Amino acid sequence: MIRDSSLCGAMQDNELHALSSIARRKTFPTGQVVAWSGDPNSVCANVVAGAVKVTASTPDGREQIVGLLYPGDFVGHPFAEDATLTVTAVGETDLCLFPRGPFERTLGEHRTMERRLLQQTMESLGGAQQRILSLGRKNAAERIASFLLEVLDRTRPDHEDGPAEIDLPISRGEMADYLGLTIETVSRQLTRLRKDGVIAMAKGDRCCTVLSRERLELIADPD
Amino acid sequence: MIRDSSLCGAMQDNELHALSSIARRKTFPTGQVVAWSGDPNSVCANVVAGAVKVTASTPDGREQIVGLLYPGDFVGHPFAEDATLTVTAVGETDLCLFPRGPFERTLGEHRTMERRLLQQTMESLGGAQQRILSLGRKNAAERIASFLLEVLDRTRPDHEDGPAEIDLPISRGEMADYLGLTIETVSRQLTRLRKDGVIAMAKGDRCCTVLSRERLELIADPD
DNA sequence: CGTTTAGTTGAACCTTATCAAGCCCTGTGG
DNA sequence: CCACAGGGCTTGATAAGGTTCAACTAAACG
Repeated sequence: MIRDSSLCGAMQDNELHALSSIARRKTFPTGQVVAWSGDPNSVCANVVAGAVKVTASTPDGREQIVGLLYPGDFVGHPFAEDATLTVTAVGETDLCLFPRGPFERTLGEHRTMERRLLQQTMESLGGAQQRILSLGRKNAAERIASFLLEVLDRTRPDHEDGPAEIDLPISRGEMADYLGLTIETVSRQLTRLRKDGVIAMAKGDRCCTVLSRERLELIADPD
Repeated sequence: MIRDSSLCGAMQDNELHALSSIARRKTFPTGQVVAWSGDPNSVCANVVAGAVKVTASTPDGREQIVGLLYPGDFVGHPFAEDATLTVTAVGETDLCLFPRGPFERTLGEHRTMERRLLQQTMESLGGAQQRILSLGRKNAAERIASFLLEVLDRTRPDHEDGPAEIDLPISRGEMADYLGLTIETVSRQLTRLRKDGVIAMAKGDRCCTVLSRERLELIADPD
C-alpha cells in the first residue's frame, strides 16, 4: 500500500523480491521499543503503518525526539556498528524489518534501491537541518505552529486552506520532547492558539482542527 | 592531500579521473558566499582547505548555522532542484566544485562513489541529530563545552588528555549562530570557563587552550 | 469507587536575551 | 604621527520567555 512512497518505490519486481526475502513484518504496540541506543545496530526498517519516534538522550536522562517517522519512511542507520538512538513505536505500529547485514548486502546488489535510499537520506538530512533552525532560533509559539503544520502536511498533503482536522500522533509530553520544550509550555501554547481562534481543540484531546492555516503559517514563520 | 577522508577515498583511479574531469578548484576569501539559499541548486563540492558554514534563516532574518564543514567534507544536496541553505566560506577556503548535473551523472556511473556519498550522508545525519539534542535539551554551558570538544576532535583526532591548543574556526557571533545563543552568552560562557580554569584564552582571541579535557567533557555531558 | 495517568493552570524563579556602555585592535585619513 | 571610526569582543543592568514546582481537573482503569 505504501510502496510508491517508500524505499521500494523505484524498484523492479526482482528487486522487490530480494528485499522481501529478507524482510520480516512485525506489529509493535504503543510504547514498545524497536531498537535501543547503545545496542549493536542490528536492524533497519520501513514504517508500514503507525509511526515511530527516534530519540537521543543525555547521560543524565534528558530526552529529545530527533525524528518522527511515518508510513513510507525508512528507519535505521546502515553501516553503523552501534545504534546511538532509540526507536520506539508511538501508537500501534507495523514495521517491515530488515536485518542490517543482509540489508546492506541487498543494497549492494540493487542500484535503484541504493539510489533511492541516498535520496531519502538526503531528505532526512534536510528535515533535520530545518529542525536545527527551529530549535536554535524559534520561540515556543513558532515551534508549536511549525509542528502543527508539519503534521498537517504529512496527513493532508493536498490541503491548502480552510479548516482541516488533524490527529496529533503524539502526546503533549512527546511534543515537548520533540520541540525542546516542557509539557507545560506546550499545553499553554496550545490553549493560547485555541483562545486566539487559530485552532479548535477539546481540552486534553489529541484531535485538533486547524481553523486558519494562514494564521498558523504566520505564527510559524513571522515576517 | 585529503583524498582518503573525502568522497574520493574509496575510489579507483578511473573513477577519480571521472570526477576530476568535471571538478573545478576555486579559492574563496573569508565571508564569500558559495551558494545562496533560494537560488537554483547548481553545485556540490568537497572542502579542500579552510571551512564553510551552512546556514538557514527565518524570513525575518534570524540566522542559524546548521553545519560547519571541514577539509574532506562534502557540501551540497544532490537531486534537489533548489538550494534551501546558504553556504559561506569561513576563513580563506579552497573548494573542489562539481556542477550538480554532471556530478549526479558521475554518481550514477560509479558505484563506489555513490556508496561513499551514502555513508557520508548517513554520518552527516547522525551529526545533525546530535545537534538537535544539543539545541533542544542542553543549556548554554553544555553547548559551548560540546562545541569546543567538537573542534578539538576535528583538529586533534588523536588527542586524549592533557592541555591542547585549538584554533576556533569561527567568530563569537558565528559560534552564537551555531549554538542557538547570542554573542553575549557565548562570551560570558567562555570567560566563565576561563575563570574556572577549564580553558586558557586571551580575551577576544580565537586561540584557546583546553586545560582539562576531562572537565570539559563533564560540562558537555553532565551525569 | 479509589487510584492512576494525561493534561491544564497558576506563581515563583532562573536562564538567557536585550539593551547599553566600554575596551581593544586595526585601518584610514588628516 | 595621531585622531578617529569601525568591528569584534566583553561586561553590566534589566527584562522576558520558559522552566520548575505545585495544585487541580478529567478521563481511564482496575
